Amino acid sequence: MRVAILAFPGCQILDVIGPLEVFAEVNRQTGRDIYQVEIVSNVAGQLLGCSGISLVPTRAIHDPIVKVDTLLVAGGPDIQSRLITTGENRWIVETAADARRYGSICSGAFIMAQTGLLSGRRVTTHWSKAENLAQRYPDIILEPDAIFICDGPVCTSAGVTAGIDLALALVEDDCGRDVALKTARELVVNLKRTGGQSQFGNDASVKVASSPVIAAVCTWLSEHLDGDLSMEALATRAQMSARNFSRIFLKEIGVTPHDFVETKRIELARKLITTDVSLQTVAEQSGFGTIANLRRAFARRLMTTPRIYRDNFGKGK
DNA sequence: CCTTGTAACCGCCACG
DNA sequence: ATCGTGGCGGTTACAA
Repeated sequence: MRVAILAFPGCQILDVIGPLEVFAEVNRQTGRDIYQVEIVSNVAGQLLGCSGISLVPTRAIHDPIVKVDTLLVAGGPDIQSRLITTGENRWIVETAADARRYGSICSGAFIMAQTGLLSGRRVTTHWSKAENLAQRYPDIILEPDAIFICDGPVCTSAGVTAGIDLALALVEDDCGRDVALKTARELVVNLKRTGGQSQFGNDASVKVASSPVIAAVCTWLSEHLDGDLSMEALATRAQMSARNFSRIFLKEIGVTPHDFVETKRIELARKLITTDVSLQTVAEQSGFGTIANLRRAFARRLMTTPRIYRDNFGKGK
């Protein structure tokens, strides 16, 4: 099976090499020539990546089109602002039409999106660029927390090393769990990593309300996260009925009051949990009250547990 | 795991 | 009539 990774100048080399090494490792593991991996570029000669390292592509898009089983487009720091040419568009569309599956790594989704091939598909990309992608292509069903997604023939992954996770999933589809597991072990990565990519992201941006009273409530609650932040309490503080507060808040901020409160609480809990205070203290100070509630909230928001989160991001591990 | 109480949310409608 | 408001009831998700 031919696997082609399309890369542009300024791409993140790891987007290209990560999946490529996974497929190559499968060949080594099985002693068979299951995958033929290729790097395809829009330019002839060397391909200069964003880190200053160059790759030598095996093929250029102006060469005759060959049948490809899997097509993946690599991303990079500036790839999301790159407009594709009609030639590039044609190459991608024609190659994808003949491929069993196609998709992108990281911000390569911005290239794929321009071809229209992601329309109506469930898709993910680098967490820091998810909002931008969703705004520019409203017909894409963006899942900003996923490490990778396969929706029909469309396979997309989160940033950079998530391309390795995606490639391993494709290998699992093709060759079974045993081969994928062996490959993952050889590369010293987890076959399935814990948590969604939102655990790596920044804290949610605080949207400023145009209404002073709503803004004041937001500021106040952010400083009293361990207190009673029920809708009724917040409505009282805003001197509104619960019904009206709920409605105005949603219109102003874009999320429901409870959703906003939980976001702020998660934000604080994430900070506290990387220190060495007890989980009980984290739960109390962030307003979840009990460790059980904290765990449930982490499961909902970050797809992980407080314990694992602390092990991954805490100090002194 | 299941059961049960409760809070949040939202559609609907009425009021001024 | 339009707009902002708030009460009620049903549904859902969640905490105990």
